[in-house]
Amino acid sequence: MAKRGPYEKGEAKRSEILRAALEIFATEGYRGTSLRKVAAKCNLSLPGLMHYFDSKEDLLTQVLRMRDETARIRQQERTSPESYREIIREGASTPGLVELFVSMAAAASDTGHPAHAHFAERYPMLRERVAAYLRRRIDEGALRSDIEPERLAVLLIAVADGIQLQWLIDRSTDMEQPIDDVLSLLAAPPVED
Amino acid sequence: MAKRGPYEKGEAKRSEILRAALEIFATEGYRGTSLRKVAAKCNLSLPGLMHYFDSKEDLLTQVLRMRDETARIRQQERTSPESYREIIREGASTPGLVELFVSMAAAASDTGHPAHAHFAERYPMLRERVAAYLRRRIDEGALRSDIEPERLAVLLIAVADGIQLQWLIDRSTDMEQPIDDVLSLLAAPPVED
DNA sequence: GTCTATACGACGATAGAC
DNA sequence: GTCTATCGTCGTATAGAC
Repeated sequence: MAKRGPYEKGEAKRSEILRAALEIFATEGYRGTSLRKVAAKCNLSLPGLMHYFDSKEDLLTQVLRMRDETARIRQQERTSPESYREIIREGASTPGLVELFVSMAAAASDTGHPAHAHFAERYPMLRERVAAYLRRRIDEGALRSDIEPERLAVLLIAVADGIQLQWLIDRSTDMEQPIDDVLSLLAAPPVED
Repeated sequence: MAKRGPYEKGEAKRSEILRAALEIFATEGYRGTSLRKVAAKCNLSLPGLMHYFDSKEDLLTQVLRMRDETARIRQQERTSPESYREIIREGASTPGLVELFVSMAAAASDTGHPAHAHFAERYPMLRERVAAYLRRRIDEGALRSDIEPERLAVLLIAVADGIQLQWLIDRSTDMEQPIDDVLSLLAAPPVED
């Protein structure tokens, strides 16, 4: 079973390509990674590779999609209630992949870019997840509630994305501290009765 | 006066090129802006343009430098004490230029990239300026002081950079609200005497 | 120093044979 | 589904006119 017509082998090859591309990005960075290198790693010619994707941008978009998906699954398996760090920053701490994410986000500002739809869906979804977490903490009385969770979610995601830029330039930057700082600023003031 | 040898004309042409490049980025975006287009806009051949710059990356870096410089000067002229918005986000709200900034920051993660030095100097300088502002507000008793200004500066810059990513995808994103929110979170709690 | 002409290699993309 | 061959464009390098 699991052999439905022509999709069986093609899908396997497709994800092999995506995994190969991800590995090359992680190793050699975003710049200087050509499709020919990726193709070579899969024992394929460039057109052979392009048979599976519409364009380079399409391939990169699907690499990003795959990464997001695995990160999402991995954190669903997690049971720790204090995994907000994982919720917010996707666990991306490999320079080449952070570079990929940032570069793609910039390129996706164009509505016509294949990754635009991905980011356009991703951010509201992320926002909702973070807001849900915040709402939970507020209900527990752990966080102050004078700013709406949705607005705070935008803020927290901005912190998580933005600290990556600083980290790309200076790797000694602590990527968790700013997020912790925001959350400590959000901590409900002790009730003075 | 102001004619010291061969530099007179060359420097003029150099900044004409930078201004032309900036305008094309602003108009047509970061992607799809080739050096040949920039050269054509300056009535120059490509090699003629490259006489002034070591490489494309070098040119882009100087475009960024120029932008930062003019933004810095403009805000020094400003006297309003409440111009923290200008202090933090450099007034960049043109999609193509934000895209340029973000893409360059990503590329500059490589130590060998010409823009690396620029960002490596820029962030600590920015941090210092923001920290100075925060320290002033703390001394005035307007802000709480339980987190060091330098750490808060990292946080505020992250917010400013990060919100740009969300704005690139969704132009209706309010880029000032998250910064205002952080600052309101930082507001000194009213003294309950 | 300023600039043109020409050429090179690598890239992403496409056409068409097998 | 995968190839060879080819295309146009990119950034870059060099030679040489003025």
